[in-house]
Amino acid sequence: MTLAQLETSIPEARTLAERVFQQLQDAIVRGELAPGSKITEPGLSKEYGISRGPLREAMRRLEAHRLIERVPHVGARVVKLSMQELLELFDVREALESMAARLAAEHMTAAEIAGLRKLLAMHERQSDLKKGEAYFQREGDLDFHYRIVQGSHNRMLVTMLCDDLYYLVRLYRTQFSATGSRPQRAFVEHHRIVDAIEAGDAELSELLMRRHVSASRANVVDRYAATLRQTSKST
Amino acid sequence: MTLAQLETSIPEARTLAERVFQQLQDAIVRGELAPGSKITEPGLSKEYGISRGPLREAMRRLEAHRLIERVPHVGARVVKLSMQELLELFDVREALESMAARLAAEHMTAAEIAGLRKLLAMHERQSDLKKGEAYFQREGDLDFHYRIVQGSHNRMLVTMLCDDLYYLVRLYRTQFSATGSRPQRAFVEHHRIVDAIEAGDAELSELLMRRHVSASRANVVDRYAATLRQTSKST
DNA sequence: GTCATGATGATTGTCGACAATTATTGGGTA
DNA sequence: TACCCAATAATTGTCGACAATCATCATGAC
Repeated sequence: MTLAQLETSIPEARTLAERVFQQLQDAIVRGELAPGSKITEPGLSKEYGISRGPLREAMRRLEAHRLIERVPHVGARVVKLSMQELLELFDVREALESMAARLAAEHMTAAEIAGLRKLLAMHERQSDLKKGEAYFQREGDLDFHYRIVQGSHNRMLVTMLCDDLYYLVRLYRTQFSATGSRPQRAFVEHHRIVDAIEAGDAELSELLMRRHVSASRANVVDRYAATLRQTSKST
Repeated sequence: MTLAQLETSIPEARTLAERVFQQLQDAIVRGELAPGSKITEPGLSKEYGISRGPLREAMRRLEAHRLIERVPHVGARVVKLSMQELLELFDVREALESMAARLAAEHMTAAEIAGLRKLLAMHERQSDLKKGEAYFQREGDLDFHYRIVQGSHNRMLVTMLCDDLYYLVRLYRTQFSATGSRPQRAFVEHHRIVDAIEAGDAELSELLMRRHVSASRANVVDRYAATLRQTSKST
């Protein structure tokens, strides 16, 4: 089951507020609602054809997921991630995902591990077919992490990472138009992590995942520094 | 500044929804609203003298903080922590707080460290005065952890731990009527952690905090096992 | 020319009422 | 007696309107 299937298979769209919440979440993550842009209740209310009641509840949920920022009596804006906040996000991911990998090594079932292997194989086929095609690799990368977290069998961890943080991760990718690089090395690291999980080596799984996220963070820092050098040259 | 002062110094009670949210949060954490009990909108609406609109938004926030559980078209209940969920909470805390300790060792200011030392001294004085007095020790313990997290200077981490998880921790303490034991050892561990932070030793700080949370978890498991043995004997 | 001040417009916060869905209760049947 | 089904009651979801608050802009004083 892919990431998209996982999401659509949870159709908590039993109410208007839920539906518009998902629509808004999607619109923000895809960048259709510009980061930092102001969201007005009458505007969205008219656009989505619903009353302000359910809309406000949807916005409360978006606020809880850190996708919008609200100020009482003033209004709401789409979050605009700064580089500092992005690095903070990486620190949190490093802590939570390394714990997830450790727990996955202890609790993941044989079937789950087999599915993970199949996923990696699929990613590599895709990678061979279209080199440099970023989208599938990025979603695939998130898919991989998604499954490790689910493999932890820790519902609180799953909620925090899959329901909250991963939307922020995808949002960052659109806001910084990150061209998910270093794919080959990431693939190797993914394999090593699955190896450790399959061996039931909790400590190694944790260490490798920690390094994996940390390397990804370092990669982002490097690219950002390069961007800064370039812009300072051109001015 | 103590924990209580920290909380009251953030009077985000600019709106009715905010106010009733804080009141409900407090009522749940204190155990005034029985865990697992059903919350009905008309009931609370009448009790707090407000309309259902703001009340629903407050409930949305409570849901986001995992203090109540909602089912569409059915209703909401106060969360009832199971032992499994409590252990899951400890795993998450171990991951996040060890990361917080590491970052605190890197970013905490001299003034913050001095304040931490003063806090520890105060706790020990209180501990000498009234042995076994659980309340202050428990709130004091949370105070300590609170400051370490703030010392990380990672706003995302601060929000996750202080705004979300710590309310769950306090809720667990009321629901399980945990008599915060092992105070002496905890005090020693607190001192060792501050030592490591003051020395700027990030790795050691992380390791000690990890052990500290892990020991606390083990303590809970032991007490729970003891309770199980006792109940199985009496039946 | 700049800053303070008050009126205007728009947006957010709050409320009560109606519609949709679910839980409950009572009666009827096997 | 146990079970199923329909009618009723209660609760949740949604809506439109009014009040409170804030941003904007024009006016006037220094």
